[in-house]
Amino acid sequence: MTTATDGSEEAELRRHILDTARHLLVQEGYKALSMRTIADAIGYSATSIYLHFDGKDALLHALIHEGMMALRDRLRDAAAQHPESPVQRLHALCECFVEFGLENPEYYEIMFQLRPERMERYPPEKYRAARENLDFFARALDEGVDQGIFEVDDSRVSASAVWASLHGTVSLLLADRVDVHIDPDAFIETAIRQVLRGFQAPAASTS
Amino acid sequence: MTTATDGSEEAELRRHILDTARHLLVQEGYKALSMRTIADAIGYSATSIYLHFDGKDALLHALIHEGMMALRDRLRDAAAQHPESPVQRLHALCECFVEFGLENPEYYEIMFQLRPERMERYPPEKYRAARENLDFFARALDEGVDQGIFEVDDSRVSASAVWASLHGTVSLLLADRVDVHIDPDAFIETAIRQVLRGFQAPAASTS
Amino acid sequence: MTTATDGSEEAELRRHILDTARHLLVQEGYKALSMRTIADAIGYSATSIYLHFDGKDALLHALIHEGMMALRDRLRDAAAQHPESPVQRLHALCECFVEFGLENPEYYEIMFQLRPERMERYPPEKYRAARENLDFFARALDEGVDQGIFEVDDSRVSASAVWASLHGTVSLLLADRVDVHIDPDAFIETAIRQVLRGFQAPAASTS
Amino acid sequence: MTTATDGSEEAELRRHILDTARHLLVQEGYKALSMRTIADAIGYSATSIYLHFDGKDALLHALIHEGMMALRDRLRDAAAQHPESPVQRLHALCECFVEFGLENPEYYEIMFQLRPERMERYPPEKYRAARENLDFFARALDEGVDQGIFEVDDSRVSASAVWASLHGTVSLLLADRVDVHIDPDAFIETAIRQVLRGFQAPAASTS
DNA sequence: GATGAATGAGCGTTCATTCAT
DNA sequence: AATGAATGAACGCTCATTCAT
Repeated sequence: MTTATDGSEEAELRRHILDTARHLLVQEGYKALSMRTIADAIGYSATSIYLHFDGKDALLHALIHEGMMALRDRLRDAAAQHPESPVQRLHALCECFVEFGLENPEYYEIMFQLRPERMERYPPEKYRAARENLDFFARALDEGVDQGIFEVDDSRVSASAVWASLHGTVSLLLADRVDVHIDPDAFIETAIRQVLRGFQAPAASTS
Repeated sequence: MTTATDGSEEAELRRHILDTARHLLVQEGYKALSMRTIADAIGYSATSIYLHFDGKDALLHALIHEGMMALRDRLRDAAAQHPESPVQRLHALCECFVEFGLENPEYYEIMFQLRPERMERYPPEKYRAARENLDFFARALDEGVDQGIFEVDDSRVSASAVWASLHGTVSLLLADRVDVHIDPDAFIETAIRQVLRGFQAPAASTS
Repeated sequence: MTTATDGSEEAELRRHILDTARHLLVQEGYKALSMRTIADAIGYSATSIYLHFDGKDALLHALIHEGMMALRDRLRDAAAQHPESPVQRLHALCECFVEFGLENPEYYEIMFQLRPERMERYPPEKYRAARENLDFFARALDEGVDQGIFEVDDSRVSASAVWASLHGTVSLLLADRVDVHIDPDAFIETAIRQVLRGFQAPAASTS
Repeated sequence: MTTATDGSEEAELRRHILDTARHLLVQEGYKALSMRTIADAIGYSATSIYLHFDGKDALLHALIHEGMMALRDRLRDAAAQHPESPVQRLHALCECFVEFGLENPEYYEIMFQLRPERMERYPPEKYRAARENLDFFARALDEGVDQGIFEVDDSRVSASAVWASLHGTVSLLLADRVDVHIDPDAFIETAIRQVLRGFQAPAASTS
């Protein structure tokens, strides 16, 4: 209940709303996330939410932003643990991303799966956090290239491709779309391994 | 059991409904796909749909199933064009999947992105089509391994990983989550290339 | 209850809705006229109203249109009773208008007092009925001019001025804005008399 | 009783509220006049307004009262400029009234068009101002009768009729209910001219 | 004197679904 | 086989008002 570390009374309910919304989102699905359900869940009237957020969009934006920041913090930590080896760092970043997605499915859906039509007015400046997250991957690739370990055309494009692979991995797992006969951990490990191998500069030249 | 092949009049309207629903879905989007919309479009009353489908969910399931079959057909064609070279075949399969996703975004959404809670009663037997689709990739990998071109532990797990990469690629593109500065085609090409390179046996040369 | 003379079942509820809406309008005021209140009053669900009207605006438009037609019919009758004398006809038209307004305050408010901002999409073709109503007055004036009884510059402008006087008279009475010490009938009679005297060609020229 | 003339701080904010409310009313329209809007505009909390007014109704009553006083002042000025000629004075009064209405449309709405049920508790003593406004017209008529220029039965009834004509004129113009083909100025001029001609004693010459 | 927090009632509208016919 | 009539539940949101502080 008292998850908020910020002691100000005003911010407390705001936190409560955000936390509840996030939980409802993953437990009941996006369609079930209405101002009323949130209000009911926190035991306040629907009107009260409007004291803290301009509307449903603003609430979702706040959620997305929180998620982006949380992810950024974790990626930064992961990157910091392998300052020397781009390979190890990239590996850690991949694992970190997947872990984050699986541990925070509630964030994940609105962060990466919500169709833009439903969220048209997301303030572009907040996308900066998203871009920053991509940069962790791009930098690792760049350094790998510098050290002759990776072979990459455009590091930002390749970083996006890495991101796509990881996103697909998380996405399928969350949506329960992976064949039941496949062990999730093996699936994740394989996905990450292949991502890494996709960049390795071949020892032997191919042409 | 006799889902669609018998020529009875009953099946005819069922087809009509499905075709119309698919059209609406693709052209107007998932949100616009309501029973009333479909009914209006086919010129029948909304009630009539219930004579042929248990409800909206069942209709969606049927649509998903159709989509899976359509995708399967396309993948089969793509695979058939490269019976000898597993590498080229895998490449074609990847391109085929991405194309399918981008050409049928709304279709794609209900096939792979709809949260499971919205389709609780999706009959598991229908997942067979989905599994079959995965098999195209797995077989290509298996043959590549046989020919010493690919290096893979478990072909079904790896096929799932390939699928995850492709799904992530399509997903991010459809959700407009790829950085605007990145060219979509370069992004797709890079993603597919990395997938392929992820399997290459170190010593193998492709030409 | 069974005010409708049209026997079709479908039209019956439509009539019921219109009648109820009209009554609620005058008894509870425009602000109190919501889809829900109407629905409650007729004992149906709010949704049912949408089976007969596209929305609240369409409902109001129908009400306005009905009122315009009813007024037109009455004006036509009044005019027909004095085909020869423009003066008597004009007098009858004035009395008819005021009577209509006082007898149908429910129609009157939405017909003449609703601010356009609240009803932006009123189909212009329906204003034709309103214009036709004005024409009864304009024709009487024209004929009076022909017969040398009236002195008028532009008959349509003058007809509008007549209409304004009558509208003001009805309006103040309905809004209870006439001094309590003033007898309503005397007020009406005086208003109409002055309107008529305003057109009389002076027996002696004034310049 | 001590409504607005004492200089206490309490009265100052009351003034501020009224002025702001009037501004908002005139500029944004009646619908946009909410307690929150007013509060935001004055930089106080919405709650504060309740320290100075019993509620929104009371605030509206005060606004109406102010409007009546403002109109009275303008009518008084107009009357004062023609102390000798009742005809010219009546003419000036008419023009003044119409001008006031057209210049302050939203003001006009709450003063003369708000349905009584919305202002049940409007204190009757405040209607005095409204009655005073009528007296300007009645006095002009009385003097005209004394001078043999006007022919009038009951000057207060006739004044009410004049008022009705003017009110109708303003009303139709504000509600945009005058045929688009009719020039507003010609319409106003004609309306006023007819009002005046309605009183002229048959033999009287005006120049 | 002033406020922030909170609320209940209400708005127009959409939707999937049911049922008697 | 097909339908028109009807509905309950829900949606995001706004408003005037209250009350403890």
